[in-house]
Amino acid sequence: MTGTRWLDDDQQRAWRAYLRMQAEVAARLGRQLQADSGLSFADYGVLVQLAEAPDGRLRPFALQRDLQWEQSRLSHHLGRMQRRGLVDREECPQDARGAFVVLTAAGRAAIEAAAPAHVDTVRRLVFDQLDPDEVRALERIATRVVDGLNAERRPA
Amino acid sequence: MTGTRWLDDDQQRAWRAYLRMQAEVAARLGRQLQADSGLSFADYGVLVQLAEAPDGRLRPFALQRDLQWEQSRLSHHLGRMQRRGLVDREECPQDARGAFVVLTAAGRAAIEAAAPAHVDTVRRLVFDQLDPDEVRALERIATRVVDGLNAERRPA
DNA sequence: ACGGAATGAATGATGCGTCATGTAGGTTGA
DNA sequence: TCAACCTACATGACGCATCATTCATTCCGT
Repeated sequence: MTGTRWLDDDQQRAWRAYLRMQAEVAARLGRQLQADSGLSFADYGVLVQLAEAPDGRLRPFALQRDLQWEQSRLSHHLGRMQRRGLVDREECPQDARGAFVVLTAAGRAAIEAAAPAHVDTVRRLVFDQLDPDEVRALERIATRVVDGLNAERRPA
Repeated sequence: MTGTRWLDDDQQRAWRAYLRMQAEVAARLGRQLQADSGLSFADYGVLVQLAEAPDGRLRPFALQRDLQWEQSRLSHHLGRMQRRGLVDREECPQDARGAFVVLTAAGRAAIEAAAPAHVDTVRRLVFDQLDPDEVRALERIATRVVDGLNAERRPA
């Protein structure tokens, strides 16, 4: 190979703009959630999944699959959320290795209280800035990139 | 107000796809950098800025402006990078409160060694999946969102 | 039936990010 | 000129993310 293939100008600009958007949007959303509800963005993700699940109960490995988190991250995070009373752990009769994570009443109250302001922030920061074509383009771009990652992960 | 305005279906799908792309791309890039060069993505950003600066020297507040980091994050991070020998701190004669951060020889070597594989990973994960129109759309979307944030930060 | 491999999950160490706060030095205006 | 204020930067505490490791249980081939 005769040298590194760098990004061309369009790619360079797109990448820097993306990085800035990504960092700022994440920071804003995190701060808004923390300030208004005392939840982190990570907490929010966990609570959403549990709230959507029947009985607010999920096996950790299912949660892991949905969130695409590292197993140990999830385990640590659930531990902290449990200490704060947002979730609880139960034993799993079907598989003695396993466990259940269940949403507590406080956890459900927290997500229900947090959701409106959070959604509103997402819309204000992101979707109010984009026309419908751009929204579809964003989905298309993100889907393509994610599909590319998955193709790499498990080669044909 | 009569209730929360949720996201419509297009927005919902775009948002979930974006979140997944964001998380996965960041994770992959971080792991690649760490594995191949022992640098974090944050390290990489700092080193790029310093390498582009004359004499590899910058005032911390300038670095902060470029990276859009919190001041204390930068301070902590520079401390860790200094311990690892990637950067050094010098006093600033013009302003006794201030300081300079300077790229060490090891720091310059690290960024030069890391860049090719990193850029290659960015291209492989992102730009190889997108056609030129999508690249331009990504830049446009990101720019719009960032501009929206800035407009909020300092209202007219 | 049993030994090895795979699975579900927890833990300790360590680096990262934020908040609140501290401190020294500069700037401004009455 | 000097008090009030602002700016540049550092620090301690604490929650978060990752890696490596560990452990119990289940699965599976022989």
